[in-house]
Amino acid sequence: MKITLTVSRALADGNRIRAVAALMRHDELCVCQVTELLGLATATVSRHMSILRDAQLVQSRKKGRWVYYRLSSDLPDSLSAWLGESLAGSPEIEADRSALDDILACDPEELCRSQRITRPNEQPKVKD
Amino acid sequence: MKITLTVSRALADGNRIRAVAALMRHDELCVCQVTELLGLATATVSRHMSILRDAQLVQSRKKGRWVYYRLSSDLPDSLSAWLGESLAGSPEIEADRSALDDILACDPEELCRSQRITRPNEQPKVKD
DNA sequence: TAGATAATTAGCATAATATCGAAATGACTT
DNA sequence: AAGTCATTTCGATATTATGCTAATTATCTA
Repeated sequence: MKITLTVSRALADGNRIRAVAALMRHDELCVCQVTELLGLATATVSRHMSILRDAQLVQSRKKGRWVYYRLSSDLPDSLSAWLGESLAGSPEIEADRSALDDILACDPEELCRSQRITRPNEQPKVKD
Repeated sequence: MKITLTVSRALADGNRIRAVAALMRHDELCVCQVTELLGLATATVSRHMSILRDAQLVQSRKKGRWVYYRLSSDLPDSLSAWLGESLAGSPEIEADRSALDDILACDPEELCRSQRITRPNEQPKVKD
C-alpha cells in the first residue's frame, strides 16, 4: 500500500499534477522552466519536484547548474494511461500547454535571469 | 484537472485506500463492516466513504438502516488496473483480506451490536 | 580563488485534513 | 407514536501540507 499511497499523495496537488502533465508532453524540463510555468517560488517548485521524485513518478538529471526532470522510465502504463485519460480536455492543462510553448521558446538562461529580476532576492547579503 | 485532483486526493489516505481495496474483492460492504475493518469511529468511516463517493470512486445504496458501498460502475479501467497492480502483494491489504473474511462471517447485526458495546456511546442522553 | 548562479534545504506562518464525541437524521419495530 | 438503531452531520482539536524567505550546496566562470 505504501507505493499506492505515496503516489496518490504526490498527485494530490494541482501544481504537481500540472508539472507531471507538462512532462507528459515534453521529454525534459528544467526546474526554472517548471517554475515559470507554475508561477511559484523556485524553492517551492523544487520541493514539489522532489515529492514527485520520491514517489518515483519522475527522475532527475543534473547537467551543470541545471537540473532536468523527466517522467520516470518505469512509470506504470496503467497509471500514465489514467493520467492521460483523466487530464484530457482539462482547461488548465490546455492553457499550460501553450504557456509551455512560449517558455520553451526562451533560452533557459534568459528565463532564470528574468526570474531573478522579477523576484528580486537581491539583498546585499552581508556576511556577518 | 479537477477529476484527476479529486481522485488523487481521495486516494491520498491509507484508510481510504484500504476501503477501496476491500471493495475490489467484495462486491458490497456495509459501513459497519468497513468500520470494523479499519478500526475507526463510525463517523470517521462515514466521512471517508463520502469522500470516495464524491470522487466517483464508489457508489452507495441504502437498504433499510444500512448503507452499502460498492466500486463505482464507471471506474476507469486504467485506474482500477493501476490500483490492482500497485496494491498487489501489499502486506496491509493482505492482512485486511483475511480480516475481512472474519468480518463477513459475522452477521452484520451482530457486528453493529458489538460496535455499540465496545465503543459505548451510551450516555443517559437527557433531553434538556 | 572569488564571485555568480541554479537548485536544494531549513525554518516559519498559514491553510487544509483527519479524527473524535455529540447531536441530528432517516428508517425500522413495537 | 415512541423507541431503537445505523448512518450522517456538526464542532472542536491535532496533525499534515503548502507557500514564502533565508541560508546552504554545487557548479560554472572571470
